Amino acid sequence: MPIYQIYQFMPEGPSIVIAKEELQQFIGKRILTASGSSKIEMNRLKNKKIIGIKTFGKHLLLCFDGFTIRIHFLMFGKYFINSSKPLKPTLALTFARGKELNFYTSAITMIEVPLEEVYDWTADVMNENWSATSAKKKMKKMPERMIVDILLDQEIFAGVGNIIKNEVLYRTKIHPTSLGGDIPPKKITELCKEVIIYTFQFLEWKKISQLAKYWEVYTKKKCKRDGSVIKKGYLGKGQRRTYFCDACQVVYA
DNA sequence: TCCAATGTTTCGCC
DNA sequence: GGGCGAAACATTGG
Repeated sequence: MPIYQIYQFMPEGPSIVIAKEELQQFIGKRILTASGSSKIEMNRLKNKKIIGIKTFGKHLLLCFDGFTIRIHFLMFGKYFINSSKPLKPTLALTFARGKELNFYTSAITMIEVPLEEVYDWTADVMNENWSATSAKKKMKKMPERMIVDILLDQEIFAGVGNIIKNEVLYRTKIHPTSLGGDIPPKKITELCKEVIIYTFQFLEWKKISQLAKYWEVYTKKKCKRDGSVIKKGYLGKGQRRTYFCDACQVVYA
């Protein structure tokens, strides 16, 4: 077992699930001290025992008796287990026997109510309660939205980030400028399926540090299907970086 | 040195 | 008060 464990990652849903798995060793452990730049009430954490760790989309949830700490890694967040770095942690927790857990560049909030009141688990693409039916229902209410914005909507596809968005659209041959309401229901069903398939593949590839190796369109220059130039644009309301092939991805209109 | 990037929240303006 | 967009947060590599 390594003494130091350092984790940096791409903070889309699968990476949060990996974090949860790596942090299992802290379940049942009591916090000795809590500090950091986060505005949460640190005293509240002292002597409290972590009773569980959950995830919702891109949220990592440290559960205590009566409240939960929500950690969001934003764009550059990272966590160090039993190690630290020369930066001010957002949240630093210490435990018995010199164990520690440090979070950097994260948005941290306290949830004071039961999680079921905050989270719609049918929206979390990595949760066992994920429901494509539920996602489709939500999509129907906003047919004018571009599919790129829908996929990044955390109330519909919690956990999906920009990489997953790009890869899933390419794999299902849906052009990113298509509007949700113009895409045929069967194609939407296929898209929902592919989101789950790719997200879990992302998880496995990420675990063996081979995620980028399997990108088919994200940051690519040439379409692997027909050799066309992969275009890059900042699409949708979100204006997020999007890679696509005009030749093989169908514009539904 | 500057810019862009796997993301979200907050603030100010109309 | 809603909608919108800019700014803020902060790190790292190209």
